[in-house]
Amino acid sequence: MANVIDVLKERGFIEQTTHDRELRECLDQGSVTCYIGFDPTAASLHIGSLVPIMSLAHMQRQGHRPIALIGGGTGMVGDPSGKSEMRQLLTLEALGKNAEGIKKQLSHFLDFKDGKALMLNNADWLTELKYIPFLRDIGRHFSINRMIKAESYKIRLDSEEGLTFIEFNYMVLQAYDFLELFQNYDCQIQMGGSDQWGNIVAGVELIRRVQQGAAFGITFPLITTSGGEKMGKTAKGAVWLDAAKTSPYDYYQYWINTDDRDVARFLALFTFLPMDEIRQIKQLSGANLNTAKAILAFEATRLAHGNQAAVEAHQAAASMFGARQVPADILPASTLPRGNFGADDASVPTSSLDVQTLKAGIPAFKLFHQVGLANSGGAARRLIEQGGAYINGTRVESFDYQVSDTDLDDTQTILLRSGKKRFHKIEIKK
RNA sequence: GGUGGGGUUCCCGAGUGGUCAAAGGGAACAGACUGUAAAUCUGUCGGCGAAGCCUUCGGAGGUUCGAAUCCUCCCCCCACCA
Repeated sequence: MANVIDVLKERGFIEQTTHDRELRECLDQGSVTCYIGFDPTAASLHIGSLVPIMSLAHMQRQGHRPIALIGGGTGMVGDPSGKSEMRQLLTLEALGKNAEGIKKQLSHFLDFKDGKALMLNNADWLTELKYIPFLRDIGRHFSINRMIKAESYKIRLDSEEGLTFIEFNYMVLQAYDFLELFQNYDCQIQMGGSDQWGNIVAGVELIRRVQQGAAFGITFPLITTSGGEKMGKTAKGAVWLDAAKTSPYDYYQYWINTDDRDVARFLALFTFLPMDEIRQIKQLSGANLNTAKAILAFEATRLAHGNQAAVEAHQAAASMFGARQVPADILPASTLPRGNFGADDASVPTSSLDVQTLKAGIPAFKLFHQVGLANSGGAARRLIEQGGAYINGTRVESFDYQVSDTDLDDTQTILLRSGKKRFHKIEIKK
């Protein structure tokens, strides 16, 4: 079996590692346990966490044992790494609730059956710590002189806001986590974003000092889009993995709007499609490249939301934007339906209107505002005045056009569209 | 605790009595061009069924015909000193 380092490296997951050679040897010798920490700052993970999640999944596929560590304890402290301001501290209850949601999502990507992957919460040991013994046993291994030179503190040390003592402790706690996992779960590798390098190295060194043990660190590059944006950030906020916060339809749409330049890179990072197929798509251009995006969107949606939801999102897209055949020779390993399938718009955002209201007629701008395609009546007026509003595919000519039951199409729905990409379906409530 | 500097519309940031719904930039949205991409050009970008009205410049009061701009008190942030 290939060394997982090669797999990860080939797919673009690795920024740097500690002890390169030893690490490889360690992984060649059999199943190794590795961990990544997840901050329970929200009840859902978002696309920004996908790189860590996928890397754990790759670990598992290569026969290693991943641990997802929920930062229930460290979440009460707040990691200052690379952050320009102090994070809001969360209560214990909020953190517990968030951990629940995260657990659910991770299980889509990792198999937790039979201890093949573990989910732990560092609150279990961190909240039990006694201050003085901790300082004496752990704190003594940390040099302030070194810590203040760490990149992770640099921004804050140089900033106007400064660094508080509680945040300064974060690195020590994270290092302690690693030691704890090393001692109790035989965990030898910690992975994380490149901003975690300092924290990870601190853990590696602590283990070497306290236990004379072999521990390693791997960091991921910060993935940005070619447009220079962070992954998963849109004007409306983060793209969540929770279907209740970001619908599978919107999730699919996020991926299909990927920049041309990012398609191959993202296929490697965010799908499990074989690399030799992914390399092929670098040759593609124009409309064919666009179909590769459909596959990226489909595969990514399938991983996060399951096959059914992915098929629906794909069909809805076909129904809204026009069905396009995906040639069989593009990324053949993908299970995306390539033949003719009924265009089905089931997963398009929908709301309902009762018959009376519709019969009476409702001004177009009000309707667009109501369903959320415009943020205010004024915005809706502007949208229409600028020719960006459509009903059933026809441009709305005046903002006070009365929408009524005569606008129902043969499926008894009205399809509203704002600009090129935003759709909303109206159904009739009888 | 002392001294000084700040808090402006989604973000950055101008504005120091009327010409301010508030310059400029970014983001965002729409149009054209396209491939649900990028780039570019154009337009829009507080709310309200137009004119006009209403709400906004950390908070509360006050001066004034008129305040983001002046005064008072309060809250918050930052720097230096302690």
